[in-house]
Amino acid sequence: MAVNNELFKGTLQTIILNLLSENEKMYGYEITQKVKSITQGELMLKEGALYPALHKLEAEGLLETTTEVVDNRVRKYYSLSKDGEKEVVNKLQEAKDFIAQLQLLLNLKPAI
Amino acid sequence: MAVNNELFKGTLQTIILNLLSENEKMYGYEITQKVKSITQGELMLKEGALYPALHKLEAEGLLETTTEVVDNRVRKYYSLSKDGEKEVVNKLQEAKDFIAQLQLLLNLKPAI
DNA sequence: TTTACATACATAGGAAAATTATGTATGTAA
DNA sequence: TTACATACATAATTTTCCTATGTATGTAAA
Repeated sequence: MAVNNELFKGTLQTIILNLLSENEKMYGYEITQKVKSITQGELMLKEGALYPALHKLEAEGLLETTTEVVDNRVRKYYSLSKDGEKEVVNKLQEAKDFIAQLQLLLNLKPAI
Repeated sequence: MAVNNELFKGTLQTIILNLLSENEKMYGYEITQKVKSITQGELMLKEGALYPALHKLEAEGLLETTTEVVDNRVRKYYSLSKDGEKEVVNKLQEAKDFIAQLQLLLNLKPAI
């Protein structure tokens, strides 16, 4: 019963930034599990998509990292930088506009 | 004030099919103008995206075409095939699910 | 004990979709 | 005659994501 992942193209950065705006710090695997639980298993965030996206956001200065070792396993924690905190506001507004426009285009405006 | 087109990736087929489910028949340029007017100029559908998408949907048997000459210009009208009529229902449901999941992931659930 | 699965990171190769740029052609308004 | 609108189309490139693969540890089941 998974959703059509095709439609989520372009939304990954916004999803990551928003999760980090709510959670102080998160590591990659944790993000995949969070997305899975929020969508009740419908959206499976793939590692091949997540890690490159995290690296890109870090390279752009939107994310900062710290590394911890837990149970002999390395965890790389990501958190929003100052710039990241600003950008997440923009991204969320863009997402709101996008949803509104898409609902207009598809006649999906929820009944008042 | 255009929206971030990045987010619309993956939604083009659904938008086209839905417009054709509401309009009997439309030609390419008309679709670009319709999208522009519905979104009040925020989403500009590019020809380089639209025409390949139309050709693909036709190749998949979801669209049928007829050609007319108006004012010495050729117009290629597209309309939904039987399969297209079925597929638009699926695509719209997928879009609804997508929006619901995205709102969940971004905490954008409209207040009740 | 060894197999499978979960945790945790990462990257290479390829596919799909869109953008940019370009091309053809006609009609109209400045 | 220049610019813009109408109307189609495609080639080259970019972006984004998925699939597949790789490394490594811990735990539960068979």
